Amino acid sequence: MENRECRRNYRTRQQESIEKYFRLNPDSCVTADEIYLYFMNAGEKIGKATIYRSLDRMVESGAIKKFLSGGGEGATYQLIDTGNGCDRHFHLKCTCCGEVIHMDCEFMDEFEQHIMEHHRFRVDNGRTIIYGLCEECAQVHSLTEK
Amino acid sequence: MENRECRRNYRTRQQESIEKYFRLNPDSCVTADEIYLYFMNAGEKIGKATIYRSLDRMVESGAIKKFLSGGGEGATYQLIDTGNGCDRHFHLKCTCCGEVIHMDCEFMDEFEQHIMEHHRFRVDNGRTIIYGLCEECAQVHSLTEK
DNA sequence: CTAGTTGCAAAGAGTTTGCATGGCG
DNA sequence: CGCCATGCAAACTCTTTGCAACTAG
Repeated sequence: MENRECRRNYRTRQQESIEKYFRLNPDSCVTADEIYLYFMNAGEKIGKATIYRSLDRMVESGAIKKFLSGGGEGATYQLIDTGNGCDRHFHLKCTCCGEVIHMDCEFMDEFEQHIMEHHRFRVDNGRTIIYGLCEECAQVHSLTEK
Repeated sequence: MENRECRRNYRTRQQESIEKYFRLNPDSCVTADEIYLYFMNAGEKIGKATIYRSLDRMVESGAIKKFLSGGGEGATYQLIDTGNGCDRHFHLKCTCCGEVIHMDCEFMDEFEQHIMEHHRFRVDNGRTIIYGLCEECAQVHSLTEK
């Protein structure tokens, strides 16, 4: 955890803005592009390359988490809130409407425990997305089922 | 299971070659590019667009499964062996070495049940991939953990 | 002053699409 | 013959890289 690298990290306006964005939106899963547009709309332009590089730095430092957004559209980034974070719970994503349910539930500890013990596999909650249908879409589907 | 669509699917050389490839390599997880190169090296050229379109068709028909390859480099495709029920069980994919564990386990019924009851969400086992680290990679990681 | 950071544009990887041609049924 | 499949190249999306200019420390 100590700085084993001599590399100094400068505090720049852009870097701080991005960090601040995550602090203000602790639950949002965003793509690099969404961050780009967010600042663009806010009148603060930050180059895309800068955003990618800043996010990389933050991922490396462990401040945020990067994961594949299921559909394959682009990676999404999310704050790792060690208090009550998305690094611990699972995400259920409806393949129909796209809704994402954050599943903060004790049962998942049991789930991980089971997989660890019986399948010798350490689940990465932050990266895993469980696909399926939310209640509403499931109803519609069951009617129009082909 | 009957042909409910009027859409005729022609049997073409390319389509058959790709299907045959999966039958001969039931366990391999391959990218579209790897399939392309495979046939290229075998002296049978198949256009990349054709490969993507064929794979799409096979995914849609449920013959194969499409995975996002953890690292985000490119999707991989794998045969769904209906005998072993890959459509029913979960898949654990190691984001480090790429290994895929087929998790055929009663516990998962409980898992689905829980999610259905408590989170009102119908899990799609065939589409869901659980990412994490297999035992070996987890050990290596814990040693080099920064 | 020095080294990390930024922005732009160009390069890359992976995938999709338009369109004319080819081939199954 | 009609219609789906194929091939090629161009288009597209997301991400990375090269390089000169900039700036925090």
